[in-house]
Parts: sequence; C-alpha cells; structure tokens
Amino acid sequence: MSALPSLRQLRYLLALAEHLNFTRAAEASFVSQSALSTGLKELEATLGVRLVERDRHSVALTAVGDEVVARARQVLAAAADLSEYASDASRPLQGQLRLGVVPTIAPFVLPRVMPALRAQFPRLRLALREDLTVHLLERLRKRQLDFVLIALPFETDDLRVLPLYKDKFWLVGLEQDPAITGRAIQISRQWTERLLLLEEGHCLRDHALQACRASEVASVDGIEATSLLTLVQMVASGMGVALLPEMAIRSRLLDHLSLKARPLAAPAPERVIALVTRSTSAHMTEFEAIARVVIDHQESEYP
Amino acid sequence: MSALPSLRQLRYLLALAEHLNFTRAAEASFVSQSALSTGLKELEATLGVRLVERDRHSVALTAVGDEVVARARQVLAAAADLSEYASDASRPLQGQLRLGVVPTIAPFVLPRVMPALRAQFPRLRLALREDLTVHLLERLRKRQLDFVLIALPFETDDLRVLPLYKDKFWLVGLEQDPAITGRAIQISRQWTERLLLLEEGHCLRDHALQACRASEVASVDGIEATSLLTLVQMVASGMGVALLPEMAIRSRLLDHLSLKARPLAAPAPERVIALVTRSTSAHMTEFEAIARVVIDHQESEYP
DNA sequence: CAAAGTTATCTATAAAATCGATATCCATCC
DNA sequence: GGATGGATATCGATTTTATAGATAACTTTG
Repeated sequence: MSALPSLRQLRYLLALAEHLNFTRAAEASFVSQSALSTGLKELEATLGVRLVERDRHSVALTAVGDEVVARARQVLAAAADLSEYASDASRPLQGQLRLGVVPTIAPFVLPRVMPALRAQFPRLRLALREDLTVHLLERLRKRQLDFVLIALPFETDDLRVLPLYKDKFWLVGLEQDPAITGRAIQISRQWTERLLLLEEGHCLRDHALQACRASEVASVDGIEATSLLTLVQMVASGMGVALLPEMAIRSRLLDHLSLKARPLAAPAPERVIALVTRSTSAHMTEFEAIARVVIDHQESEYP
Repeated sequence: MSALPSLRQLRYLLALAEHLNFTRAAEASFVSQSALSTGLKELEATLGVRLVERDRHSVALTAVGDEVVARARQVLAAAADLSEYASDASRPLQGQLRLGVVPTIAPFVLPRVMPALRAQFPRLRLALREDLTVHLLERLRKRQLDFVLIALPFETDDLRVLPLYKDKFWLVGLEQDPAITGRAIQISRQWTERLLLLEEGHCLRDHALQACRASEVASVDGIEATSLLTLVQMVASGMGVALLPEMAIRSRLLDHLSLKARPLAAPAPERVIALVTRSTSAHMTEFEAIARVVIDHQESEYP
C-alpha cells in the first residue's frame, strides 16, 4: 500500500481547490507559493496520480482530484472533530454550539425547545441559524454548524441522521371551501390544482409535491410564497389551498383567520423531523441531549 | 481552535493503544522508543488533554484516550481509503478486493453471484472470507476487508449499509409434524418450545429469536447447531423445528430429507440482506456493482 | 513585443522528527 | 537494603522535511 498523504498536504489541496490559483491558495494558507507548489507536487507523488491540470494559464481539478478533495475534506473534518472533542472532553454540555434549523420547523419547535434546553443545560449556549436545508447541510459539512434540524426525506449521504418524530401534513383552506369536508381528506384534483407552494428550495415545497404524487403543480399564476406565514395569508385571501405540517397547525398559526384545516386520509403523507450532525462530530453527547429535548417538547395544543 | 494532530502522531497512539507498552509500540511502528514517546507527548500537548495514564508500572488509556483512539482509527482509515482510491482510480473494477460473507448467506448467494461477477467483471478478483457478522465488521473497520454481506438488523453505526432485498423466515420440521399445517404458520408455543437454534454468535440465531419475540428459548437439551447444514440434520432427526431463511429453502437444502417447510403468517418475520462497507471506502464503484449483481441473482427455484 | 501574472525549480535555512545514549522511576528478587 | 530488570522520559547530535526567497519558464494581456 502506498504511503499516506500528510494532513498539511491535504489542506494545501483544499486551499488550491478553493482558489484554483497557487499564489492565492498559498496566501490563504499563510505559506509561500513555492511551499504550496512543492507540497502539492509531493501529494501527487505519494498518491501516484495527477490531481490538478496546470495546462495553459489555468488550474483545474482532474476527476480524481475532485473526489480526492471531497475525501480530504472528510479526513480533515474528522481530524478537527477529534481535536475539538479532546479539548472539550473535560467539560461537556457547556460552551457555544451552533444549531441550524429549517424555516418550516423553527417557529414551531424553537419556542418550546430553547427554554427547555436553557433550563436543562444552563451552561450550554446555542447559536441559531435559520436557512434552507441545502445551505444548512453545506455549513454542517464545512464545520460552520454543529447540528441541523431538518425534515426528511432529504439526501444526507455520509451525515449522522437521527429521526425524531413524524409530522403529518394537513390540508388548509377557506372555511367555506367545498373541497375540504369530512374528517379526513382524500387527494383529489379538486384541490391539488389549487395547491399553493413555498418557493423553490424549501423542503416543504418538495414534500407537499411528493404528498400529491406530482413533481409539478400548476402554481396559481406562478405565485409562490416565501414563508409559511405568507403562504397562510395567501390561502386566507382565497388564492388556493395549502398543505401545512401538523406542528404548524397546532401552533395556532391559523387563529383568527377563518380557515379550516383537516388531516389527509391514510396513508397520510408526512415528513420526519430529524437532527443531523457530522458522523465525526465532537459533540455526540450534546447531540443526543438536544434530540431528547426536541422529542420531549413537541407541539401538543390542538387548533 | 487548537491545532490538528499529525497523522503520524495518531498512528503512534494507535500502536500504543494496541500494545499498551511504549517500547513494543515503537518497534511495531519501526521507530525508536524515544521517537514514539515524544510523539505521544506532543499529541497530548496539541490536544491539551491526557490520553494515557503512565502511573506505576503500566500504561492505560484514559476515557478521553479511548474515544480519541476510536476517532484516530477513523481518520487514518479515511486517509488510507483516500490514498487507495487515488492509486486505483485509473483502473476500477479490477484488481483484488476482499469480500466477507456470513455463513448463513454464503452458501445460497455465492454459487450464483460469483460466476456472474466473474462474467461481468473478468478483471476483478474477489477474495472471500466466511465468518460471523461481528468478526467481519471488525475486519472491515480495520481495513482487512473491503465489503461485507450480512443480514440486518444489526448494529452498524458509522458504516455504509446498502439493503439489498428481504429474506423471509420459513418454519421447517418433519413431514409428519402436526404443528406444521396449512399454508402459513402462526407463531405458537406448539413449536417455539421445540425451536432449534444455531449456536451463539450467528445472526440467524438472534433473528429467529426476534421472530418468536423471545430473547430466550429453552433450547432442546441445550444442544445448538454450528451451521445451517447441521441444523437441518437435527430437524431431520426429529429433535425439533427450525426457522430457516427462504433463500436456504429455495436452494434445495431440504431435498431428500422428508422435511416440510412453510412460510410464516403475516407479518412474516424476515431478515434484510445488506452489503456493507466503510463510508470512506475507496471502492464505491465496485460496491455498487457488486450490490447490483447480488440483487439480480437471488435464489429463484422453489423447493 | 513588453508587461503582468502565473507555476516550477533551485538553494539556503529553519523546523521537525529521529536515533542512541542516558537518566529516572518502580517493582521485585536476593 | 541494594542490586536487577523492565519500563518511560529526556538530552544532544543528526537526519529529514518544510519553507522562504530568488529566479526561470511560460502564458495571457495590452
């Protein structure tokens, strides 16, 4: 078996992959251009394969280089997590951690979970970030976040995913909407054609489409909502119906809006709330603890 | 954030964890004892934490040390996989790979799968190893195996698990056994009390017990079989009944034995055949390819 | 065709890892 | 109690590795 590359060499490779320029990559790594150049040359020698094409005037990764970069990221992240774990090991459940939450979960989960966490782990500081799933997962991989609370199904490849609980979708429309009758609603053209959606990028949009077994819905005049709040407002002004997660309904989002909400007939489509972290995260203790608290503090008020 | 440890230091730590003796760990790492000693001291300095207790006359890992060792293993395995990937990248689907298969799967899957693999990838050499699940997974983690074919459910934490297909359990007993009647058998005391099992360690034993919703079964005179073949022979000599995977039945294991086999009533207990590898494996292409072939060559003969 | 920008290479130097020898510690044996 | 064997830590010298700075070679741009 060939010798292992050094972590330093892998760092150089990442810097180069980011800047695609030896000089600037060297600056970013706080070494001279020549150091980075020889470092990379050695890396290619140890691996016995060309990682970057330096033809003409531009630097580009080879196909193998691309994959090696991805793997190098993992190796370095795991090493950094090891280091972080070791430094923090003596004092768990305190210090600052960074939690990302998707906008279609945050407003319904955080108001209950955050106070509970503060009460249970007074020395734990959680920095919050609200963003789309893809962005959160990207930051998680880059070690800019420690945990992420999202809704499955979602592609999470090599991450540690802990499903917490299910969250069914309900149909929401005007009180007088004739398509919304009975105790449980069947999927029907009567309302899927009037389905309002969040704009592209929100997982809830995709989940709603999956629920209707449609990849495309003729969105009403091409208008899409930018948040659950605006989505509800659009329903309230009679533009159509929407599929909302049960946790949103239970949070009294619809109060004073002359809307009605009904569960969907079995098998009711649902999303799964899950907590995600890197599989090498330094904070598995906190991960488990937060998961526990989120599970124990689900919305329980009925509308 | 603190600096990263070097891979060399992590290797020293692993050697020390294995030998629990600086001198011998140094020998195993082909360096002098002083090199390993200072290397380890530096590692503890970078991480800012004590990893080994050197009190009295013996060396022992601290709690943090234990976890760091586990993480170091991952980091080094990922780095080695990166290296292996890069070296092999130019020529996939050839060369030697090592596949582990559990004894309760191997005889029914390999006779079909191996020829198919040879036909499809003539330049791929597969070294085979038959062993219990725990041993196979251990070897997989140590990079002594590349892929492992096992039956779920099984604890596989950070490994990459690809479920392939389901394999239902059938009840097998003497042809004249009165407990085996009708088209689908219910779970009943009538036969669970006479259930014969493989010896401790075989996943099939645990799966059979789960199927009967019992953690303990009064094994007949404490006698347990060491392989599926001997298990069947024990059933044939009237010692009791057994739960066998459908793939075993389909493989004509029972021919000429005056035994009968019946499926269990829904929800029929089943195991899931799965292919497993390290999440950082250098051979994802081959992993997918082998998975495909295994799926495409299930047993299809009915008994 | 010069200017600006890029990467590779060379040399000297600085940093690190390593070795071999030795100091130190500790349990045990006599 | 003192010698002994087996262990780890430390020291100084040496080798190996990484780095900076200068420069060459090359490309694109103006």
